[in-house]
Amino acid sequence: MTPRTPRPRERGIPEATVARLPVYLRALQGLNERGTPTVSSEDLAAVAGVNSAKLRKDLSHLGSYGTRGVGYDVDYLIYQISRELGLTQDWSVAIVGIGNLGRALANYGGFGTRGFRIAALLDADAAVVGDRVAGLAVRHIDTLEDVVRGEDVAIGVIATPAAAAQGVCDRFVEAGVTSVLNFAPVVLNVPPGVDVRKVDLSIELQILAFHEQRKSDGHAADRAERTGSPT
Amino acid sequence: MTPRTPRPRERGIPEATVARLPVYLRALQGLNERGTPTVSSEDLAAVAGVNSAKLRKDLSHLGSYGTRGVGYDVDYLIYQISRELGLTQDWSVAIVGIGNLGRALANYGGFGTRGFRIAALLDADAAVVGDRVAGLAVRHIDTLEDVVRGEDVAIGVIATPAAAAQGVCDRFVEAGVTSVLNFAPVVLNVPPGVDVRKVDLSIELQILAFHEQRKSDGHAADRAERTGSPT
DNA sequence: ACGCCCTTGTGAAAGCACGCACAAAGTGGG
DNA sequence: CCCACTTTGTGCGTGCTTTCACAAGGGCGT
Repeated sequence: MTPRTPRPRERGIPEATVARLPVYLRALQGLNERGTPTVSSEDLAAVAGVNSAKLRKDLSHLGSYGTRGVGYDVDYLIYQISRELGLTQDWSVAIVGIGNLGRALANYGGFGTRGFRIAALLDADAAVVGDRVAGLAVRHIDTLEDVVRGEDVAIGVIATPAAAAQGVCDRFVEAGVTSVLNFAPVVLNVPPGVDVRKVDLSIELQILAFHEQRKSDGHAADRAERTGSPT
Repeated sequence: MTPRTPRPRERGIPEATVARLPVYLRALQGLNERGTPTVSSEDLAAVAGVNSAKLRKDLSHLGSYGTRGVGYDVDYLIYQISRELGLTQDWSVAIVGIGNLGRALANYGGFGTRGFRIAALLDADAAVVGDRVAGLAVRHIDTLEDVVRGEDVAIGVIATPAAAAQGVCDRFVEAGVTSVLNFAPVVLNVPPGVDVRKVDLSIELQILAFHEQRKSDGHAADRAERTGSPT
């Protein structure tokens, strides 16, 4: 039985690598638009803002698509990364919560690059339902299940207030959505098999504040140590 | 080096921990609003969506603020985490790019929780300058340097089109900003000492698409293998 | 005052991720 | 045809993260 299973590229790509592939892809598309036919790991790494060894290792997880002494063919690599990320097919996306953020997302044309299609915009507010945003009419949240099933929505985007997020998420999951992108500042609870990624402005700001504080009081002031360590 | 650094709580908090502190903080504030006086690591971990051992280790980096047999005092822990994150002081934030996204950010009232103050909204488009958004008048981008110095802006938020992002970033840095939150889909280049965090919709979607693809073709169809691996 | 029970704080182990440095592999010139 | 040069792909050491498992510590009932 298959004497040698020459699995040069095992079906297990590290999560850290997956998170960087979109960055490489975008960098490559930029090079492509400028007519660059091939690129070395060194150059691509510079554009993508990573270490070249890391880039090579990341790409090696997809297979051996480079040519030693030359570099990588830009077009081919774009294709390979796109395929690996699942962008050679279109994914239907539904956005719930058409407030400021929801509108911004809907108008964020060309979702990165093709690969995604906004199937529907949903909101609970009757005053918003019917509005045309980014060429689509906003539908009532009650149609969520119909939309998900009818449009074969794979990815649900939650841009509602925090209080409504879990409820919307539950309905998405119940209707068969298995990937959720959450912009609401809450930790969503989902059953196994459902992926959730979150984008959270205040968390990012707080992380920056932490480092900023380090820089200012780094060694200078305070050390207030009112932490209760009287020693 | 120095295999035994008996410094119980060195002033070096792991980055992974820093990234989770805001989540704990939010969870604690939720408990606080519901009047919960104390919470065990087990319960808090459940609300925050993490493993309880991880939570305890994270908190241990700040000091020993728990009581064995009881748990953590919610108020006290909120205070300690806030202080560690630098939220006991207010940070001035300037937002550049008052399009759909910029408006959404500006209106995202109570940035998570206090600790941040929107010092100014800036845009390059004369048609937008002068608009009132979230109670502030949009100012022209040319005033960026004045705003940063005058309002002592510590954190710059970039919500411009990709093409303008690096230029705005350079101006921020030049004016003395050392923390940048970037929503534009480009890799920003900054000198050492400046922190950049990015929030990128399309990257998140692409990561979800990757996993989604794994689920669908996981074991079922295709195995198209047009990857050019003829065994 | 004593002892039981609960929960924290933390060694230690396992797993990942990163980056160096180099052998392998392919190109182009002579 | 051979050699020198370029760049990929990767083995390996290092450090960070996560998780387990448990001793130490503290409260509460009797």
